[in-house]
Amino acid sequence: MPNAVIADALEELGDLYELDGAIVHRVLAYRAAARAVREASVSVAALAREGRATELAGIGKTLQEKIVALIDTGTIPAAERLRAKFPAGLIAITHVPGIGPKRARLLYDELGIDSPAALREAALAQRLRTVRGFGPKLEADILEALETLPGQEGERAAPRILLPRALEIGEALARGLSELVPAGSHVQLAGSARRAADSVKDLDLIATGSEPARLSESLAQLEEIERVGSAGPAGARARTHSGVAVDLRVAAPEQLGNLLQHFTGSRAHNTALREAAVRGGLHVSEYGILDDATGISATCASELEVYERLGLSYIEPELRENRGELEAARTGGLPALIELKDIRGDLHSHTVASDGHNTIAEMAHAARERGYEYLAITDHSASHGFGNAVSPEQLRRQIELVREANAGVEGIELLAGSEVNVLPDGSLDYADELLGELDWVIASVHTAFGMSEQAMTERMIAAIEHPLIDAIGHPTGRLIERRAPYALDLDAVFAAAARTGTMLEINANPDRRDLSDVHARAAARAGVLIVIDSDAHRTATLANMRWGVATARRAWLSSAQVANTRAWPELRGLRRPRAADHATGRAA
DNA sequence: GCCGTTTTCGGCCCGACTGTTTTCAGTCG
Repeated sequence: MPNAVIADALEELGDLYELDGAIVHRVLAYRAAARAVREASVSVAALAREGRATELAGIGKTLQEKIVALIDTGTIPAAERLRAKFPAGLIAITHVPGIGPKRARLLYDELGIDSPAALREAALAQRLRTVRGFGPKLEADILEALETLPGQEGERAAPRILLPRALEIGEALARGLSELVPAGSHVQLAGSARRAADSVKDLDLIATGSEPARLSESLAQLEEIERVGSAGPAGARARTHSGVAVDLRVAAPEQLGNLLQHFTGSRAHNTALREAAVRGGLHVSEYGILDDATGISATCASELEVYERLGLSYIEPELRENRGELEAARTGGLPALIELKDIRGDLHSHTVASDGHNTIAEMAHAARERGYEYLAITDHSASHGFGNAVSPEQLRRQIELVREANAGVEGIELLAGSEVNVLPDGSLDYADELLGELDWVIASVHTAFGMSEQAMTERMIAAIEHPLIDAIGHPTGRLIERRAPYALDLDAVFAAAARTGTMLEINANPDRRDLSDVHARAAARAGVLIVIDSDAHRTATLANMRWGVATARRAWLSSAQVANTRAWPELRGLRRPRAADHATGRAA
C-alpha cells in the first residue's frame, strides 16, 4: 500500500475526529502523522508490518496499530464508525473556504445539510442566516466560495504552480512593489518559493518600511493583481490575473529578520521552532522574540540573529521543513550545502540526433559559456519510441561526431554517451560491445510504467547491476503535480546502487526534479553517489541545472556527495571498473 | 494522539482578519 494512500486515510480520520468534536491537538496529531507518512522515503506499510512505524516522528503506538489495521483489512475501524455517523459530503463541506468543522457540524445538526449541493440550496433559500452565528454576508460568501469549489462537475482546484513559474511571478511582484513604495523599503519573496519547493500553492511576499500602510495599499496597484481580497494594517491577501493567491505581510525595518523567518516557513518548521523556544521561556512571532524572564520582546534585523537568539546556527531556507534541521542546528550538525557554482559539468543532454533541438557544437559552446569543464551528449537509444531513436549504426556515427566536435572546440571536454532505455525485462537496447565504447552511459525507464512494484524493482536493479551503466536517469519517473512515481522498492534500489557504485540522478528538469529531495537524501544516506543533470534538450535548458541543485540542497547534500562537482578525470575514476568486469564476467 | 535536558501526565506556536456579536468564535496561514 503506497504511503499516499495511508496518508490520505489518516487525513480523513483527522477530519472525521474534528467533525466529532475531538480536541484540536488530537486532530493536529493525525495531520502531522499524515504528513510524516506522505514524506517518508521508505514504505510505511512495510515499516508498520515490522512494528517500526513509530520510528517516524509523530507516529506512536496507537497510529502504528491503526496503520496495520488499514493495510490488513483495507480500513480503520474508528473511521468506519465515524463514517456511519457523518455523511461523506460533510467532509467536503469543511473544505469550502470559510467553513470549518464547527460551522459544518452546526449546519448539519441544525439544518441537516450534508453535502455541498445541499449547502448551496440552503444558501440560495436564505436558510443559513437562521442559524446562530450566520448572517447574510456569510451566506453570500459561502455561495461565492461554492462557485469555485472543485469537485462534482469535474472542476479542478487551482493547481499548484511549479517553482520556475512561482519565482517568475513572485519576483516580478516584489520588483513591482519595490518601485511603488518609498525609498528605504524592502520587499522580498518568501514562503515555499524561497525554500525552492517543487511547487507552491501561493506566493508569500514580505515588506518592511517606514510606512506600513502604504506598502499594503500598493499591492492593489500592481498590474498583475486582479483583486485584493482582504487587507489590514499587517498586510493584504490578493490574487493575480493568472489565479495565483498572494499573501503580503508588512512590519517595521528592525523586524525584517523576524518577518522573513516567519513568512519563509515552513509551517512545520516554525511550529517546531516555536515549541522548542517555549521550553526555553521564549515566544517567537513575526514581530520579535519575547523573553518570559525579562518581559522584553527583542527584534531581529536578520534571520541569522533570530536563529542565534534561539541558540541555533543559521538554517538555509531549503532545509526548513522540520526534517531534523532544528536538532542539527542545535548541535552544529548542519551540512555545508552544495551550490550551483560547485557544478563542473553536465552529464545528460540531447541533440538533434534524437529529440533535442541543437547540434553537438551548439550544446558544447553553451555548456562552455556556463563555465562547465565537460558535457556528456546522451541522446536517446534505439527503442525510444517518441522523437528520433538512434540506431546502433547512428550511435557509432554519433560517437565519431562527438570526438570530432571535441577536437574542434577548446575549453570543454565532450563525452560520448547515451541515455539507453531499460526494457521491461531489465535489459538494455544497445549491445554491450557498443555501450563499452561510450564515455558515459545513463539508463532510464521510458516505457511500461504500470508494472508491479516487484517487477519494476527487479527491472531497475537489473539495470543498476549492468556493469556498463554509470547512472540511472530520473529514477522514479515522477512528473511534479502530474504523474506519481512508478511503484518501486527504493530501499532495495538504493542498496543495489550503493553496492555496485552505480550513480543515481537528480534530473533537474523542473517538471521532474527526480530523485526528489526526500529520496535523494535517503539515497545519499545509503551511500549512493548522486549526479545532477539538466537533461537539456536545447541550449537554453542547460540552465535547468539550478532546479536540480535546489533539490540537492533540500536533500541536505554537500558538494562531496554529488559526482559532477569533480573534474572529469577524477569523476571518470569513480566510474565502475569495466575492462576487468568483462574479463572476469563480473562474477562477484 | 504524541511526547519528555523542568514532565510517562499535562501540556501541546502565534497572530490576522471577518462576521456576528456586544466581547468573541471561527477560520486561516
